[in-house]
Amino acid sequence: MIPVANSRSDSPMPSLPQPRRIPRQSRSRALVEAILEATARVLTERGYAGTNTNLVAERAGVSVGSVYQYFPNKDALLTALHERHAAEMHAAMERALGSPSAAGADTRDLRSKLASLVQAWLAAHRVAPELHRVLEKEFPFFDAPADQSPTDQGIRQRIRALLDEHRSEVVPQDPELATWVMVQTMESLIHAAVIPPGAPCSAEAAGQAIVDLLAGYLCGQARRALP
Amino acid sequence: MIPVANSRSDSPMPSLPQPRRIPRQSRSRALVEAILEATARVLTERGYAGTNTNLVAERAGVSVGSVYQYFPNKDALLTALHERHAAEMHAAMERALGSPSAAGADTRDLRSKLASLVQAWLAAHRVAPELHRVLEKEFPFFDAPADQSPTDQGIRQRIRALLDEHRSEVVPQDPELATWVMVQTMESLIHAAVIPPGAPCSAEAAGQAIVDLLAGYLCGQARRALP
Amino acid sequence: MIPVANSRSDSPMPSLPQPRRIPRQSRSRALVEAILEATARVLTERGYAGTNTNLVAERAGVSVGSVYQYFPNKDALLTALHERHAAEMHAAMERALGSPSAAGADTRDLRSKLASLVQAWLAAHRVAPELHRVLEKEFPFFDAPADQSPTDQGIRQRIRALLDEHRSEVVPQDPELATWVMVQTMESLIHAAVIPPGAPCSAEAAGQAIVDLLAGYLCGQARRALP
Amino acid sequence: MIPVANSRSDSPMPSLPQPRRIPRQSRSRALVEAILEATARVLTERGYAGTNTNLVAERAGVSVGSVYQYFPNKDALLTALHERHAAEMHAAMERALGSPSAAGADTRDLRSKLASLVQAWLAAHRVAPELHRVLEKEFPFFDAPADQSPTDQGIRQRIRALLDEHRSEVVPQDPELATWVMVQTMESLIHAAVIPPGAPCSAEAAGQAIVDLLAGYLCGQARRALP
DNA sequence: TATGAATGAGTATTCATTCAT
DNA sequence: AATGAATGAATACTCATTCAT
Repeated sequence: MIPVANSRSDSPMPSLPQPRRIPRQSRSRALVEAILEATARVLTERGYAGTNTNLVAERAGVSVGSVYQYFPNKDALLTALHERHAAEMHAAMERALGSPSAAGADTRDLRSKLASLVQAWLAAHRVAPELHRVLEKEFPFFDAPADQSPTDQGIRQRIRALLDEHRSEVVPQDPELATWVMVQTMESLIHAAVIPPGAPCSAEAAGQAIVDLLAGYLCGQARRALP
Repeated sequence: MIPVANSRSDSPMPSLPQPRRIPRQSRSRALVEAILEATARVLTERGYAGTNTNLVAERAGVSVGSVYQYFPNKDALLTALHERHAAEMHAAMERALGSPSAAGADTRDLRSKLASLVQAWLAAHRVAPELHRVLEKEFPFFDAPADQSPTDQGIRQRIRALLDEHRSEVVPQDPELATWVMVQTMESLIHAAVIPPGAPCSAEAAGQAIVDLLAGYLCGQARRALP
Repeated sequence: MIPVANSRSDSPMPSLPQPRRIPRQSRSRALVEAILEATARVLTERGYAGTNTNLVAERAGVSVGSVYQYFPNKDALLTALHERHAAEMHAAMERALGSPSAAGADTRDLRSKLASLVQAWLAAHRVAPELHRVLEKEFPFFDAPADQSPTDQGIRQRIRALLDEHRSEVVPQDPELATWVMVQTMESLIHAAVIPPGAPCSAEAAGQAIVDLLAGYLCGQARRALP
Repeated sequence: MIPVANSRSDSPMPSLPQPRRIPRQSRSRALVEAILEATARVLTERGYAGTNTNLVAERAGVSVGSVYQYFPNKDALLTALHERHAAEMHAAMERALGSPSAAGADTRDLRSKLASLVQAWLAAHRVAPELHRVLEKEFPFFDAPADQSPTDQGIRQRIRALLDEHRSEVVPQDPELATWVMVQTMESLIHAAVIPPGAPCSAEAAGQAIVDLLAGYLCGQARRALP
């Protein structure tokens, strides 16, 4: 699914400046980028049903053939877009929480970290809410929706790690279950908050509510005392 | 959207055999029923993309023309199915909570009612989880997704009424926001719990977690003391 | 093609008031009339492609079945409309020229009669030009377009008779050919004059030109001296 | 409407073999040609109602998709056919009358030129009278029938120019009106003469009659003295 | 590699016509 | 006679995908 730019990698001379490959590679990259960008635009403008590969190619300034050089089929475009979105979320999470390995580096309590994460994700979604709407709501399931993408898995694991770090603060016994609740809740409520018609309040208030909801469940601390 | 079988209904004498009208009416009804049933089956088996009106007609044992006699277009089939689902949920809610007007009739606390509701909805969804998956996840948005169907609105209002009834127990200040959080959370978590791969635990445990999550948020009571 | 109202005609008692039949017959007639009226309206509003029997029935306030009771198929509706139009033209012609049998009754010269005829037909066409446009321009040919309807034949014959009456004034030798020229010319130019965008002048001026054209051909008299 | 084969045409060196482009261009051209040819055949055989794009494609030995690559919709096929016909008539007219700019080149009188034109058009129509019948009689009007195609306009203008050239011979005062009469008359009578059942005489005689008709109107000269 | 012309299976929808009531 | 629900063949048009150049 994930396009592997047909690069004949592993050249015999790794130390040299790689005279040909870099240009080629970057050209491929630019192509893939242009195609995905066009896909996002078309998807945003016309929805899933209105999106077709020929149009995407045209918008990307490329021929259809080139699209198929990098993506095996239409759905791969969407998958890649989804993947890219997941990667952005992953990056935003890393920025908000720090890496799990750097233990002790972040001494805030769970609730504070939750707040950071919700904040970061809300911000990331506000960039192109319409695109996310299509991605999340109109994206037909595929044959194997069961196991999500590696990146989605990564997000799940990072959250699981977060809960583990704060084991002492977490009330629910089953960490798997708690992780599931947290992932599902964040995903759906953040989307619901950002996608029109959205929450009946400001994004900040909605974010606050999401934090309250999760903190209440995880820490048995329903609502932080107002400062 | 909802097909109104051209029936001259509601005769004043329910005890008599109603020679002509009932057959016709029931025939229309049966047709609509068969069509929706077939739609559900096809949708379940082949997903949104694989569903087409000709196949639905064939599966329903009617002609395409008949499908179009009762439904203006393909999406109307899905809308009707969605509506029917919403109606079932509404009914399940009424059964679980009683009517809001019968004040004082139900003296249980908010958390108990939440538990009943979650229980009822989980049960209702376990009947045809695959269908619900398609309905919720693959259903493309329409032109006016902003305000949901009247039935969806009814559900929202009933929940709002529930929170109002228990005003004294509810911690969050903004009732609109609280309603929004509750509706979104229930919808997404119940679906996530039922649709494969589902929650990493039994449906009961998942239900319990959902109740904990909401009760914690609403009542500031994270977790009921174990009995 | 022409609907023969299923009347069991020739009752044994022609002198009696015919208790049942008259109502029935007039009812049939009214029905046929309503259907044709509806056809004309629909045809005018939506053109040939947009006209369908179900819509015609609805507009006529009748069931489709009834339409098929009186007209064997869709094209029969158009044929009947065409026939009706031809009959109107025939009548207008009779009024303008008088009956051919009443020889000597009309002592005007050929040109004067031509002028009357053109005048009468132009007037008749100005009533519903849009309908005529559809009837003449959008009306697909049928299997047997070769020989026109009896009424069309009648018109041809009356014109032939007119030329015969004025044999002495008519220059062209071949009366068949002269008739053909006259019929074709009148038909096409009158339609062209009336149907938008029509002639680049008033209908009167166009009528005058048509008379000039025909009189010039038939009588060798290109243009009447201005009075 | 007219398909513009996406060709980068007109290389600067017409004498060279033009290795790549010509093949492509000519392939497109051949395709368009084949499609139009097939359309004409189908139209002739089955009439407008019986003509459908799939059949046209099949007859042309191409896929439906290719038809839609070059023609936006079904009606465009007919429009193109009509346009082609108009172009042929235009060319025939040029051949018969010479270019209007080459003043003095053609010293014949108006009647002679009329005769040439009628002759040329009759000949051009005798090639595929059935096709012309469909094209002229069954061709449904479109949204903008008001102003005809540029080619049709060209024909109108050339005739207007002809009348202007012979201003001194022309009797009718209003040149616009005279042009209108001439165009309408030629069009309808030539078609009527050629399309079965046609005129009640030879095409030559019919042509003669058309010339008489028009010359009588335009020149006040009803009939040329027999030689 | 890139191109984009060509393919053709697939699909929503229409509508003339029938026939049981 | 009248009804109008049911039929289903027919059809315009789309678009993912391929492959010769």
